[in-house]
Amino acid sequence: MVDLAHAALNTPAMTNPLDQVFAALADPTRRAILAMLLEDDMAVTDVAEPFAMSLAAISKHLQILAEAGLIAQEKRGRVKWCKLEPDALRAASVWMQGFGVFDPVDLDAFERFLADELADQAP
Amino acid sequence: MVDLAHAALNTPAMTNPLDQVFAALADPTRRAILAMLLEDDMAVTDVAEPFAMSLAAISKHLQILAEAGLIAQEKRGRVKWCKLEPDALRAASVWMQGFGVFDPVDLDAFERFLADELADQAP
DNA sequence: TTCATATTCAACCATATGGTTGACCTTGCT
DNA sequence: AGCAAGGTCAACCATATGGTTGAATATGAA
Repeated sequence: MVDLAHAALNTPAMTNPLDQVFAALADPTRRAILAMLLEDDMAVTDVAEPFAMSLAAISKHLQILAEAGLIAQEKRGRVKWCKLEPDALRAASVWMQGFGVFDPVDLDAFERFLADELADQAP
Repeated sequence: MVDLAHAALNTPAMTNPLDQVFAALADPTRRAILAMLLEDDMAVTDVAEPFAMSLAAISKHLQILAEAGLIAQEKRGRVKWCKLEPDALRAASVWMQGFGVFDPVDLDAFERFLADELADQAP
């Protein structure tokens, strides 16, 4: 039987990508940003516009989203464009699908995810 | 057009349930606990057993999972039983579905795959 | 060159998070 | 009654998180 508890434990060296994805999604500002990017790619300043917080704060949120792989950022001229990167979301959704709450299922993504997660277990 | 940024903003009075669900899922210990509960309902002490941390710490994790609605706890005698409560997960999955990241795939194959993965390997 | 725009950096602050330990209640066993 | 087992509580600690402000770094425009 798979020892799921130990399988999901972290060593100091590695950080499970799911940690970052779910942590990124846990903030309502960041979820709102993702929803905005669903409609269109946007520059950092435009992303920040509807929020009642500083541009620097939004810039940090975008970095967190980027490190989680949820968005990609590309600098063109002095403008940095942000676009949705759904692959990271897919990994998270696949983890959830393990609990049988979904109708649609992506087996390929699940296999990739499982391979990754099993690969970097603690010795 | 719906103002998604403002729509997702929080007032002090309300806390979006998705905040709690995703925050709960962001911790690898808690994800491992959920995976364990997928196999069977468990008492708090038994949940704690495979982890290298105190019972009190696990007790806190379980409270967080319960407050997020991801598990239910029922006390019978002096034992508190924990069981998976997939509805909260479903809410999170619905949010994710909004991003259209789900490729429809063969559910039977997925279940066979999951069964194989869980079938072998002793701790 | 000079100025404005777009974005990040650095330092700082308050609060949240994840863990510890030891004391504390309940409940069951004998 | 008396003791052990199952869990939680409270106080505490270190670090992470989410925000601020002001200075710094490109890049584009005049």
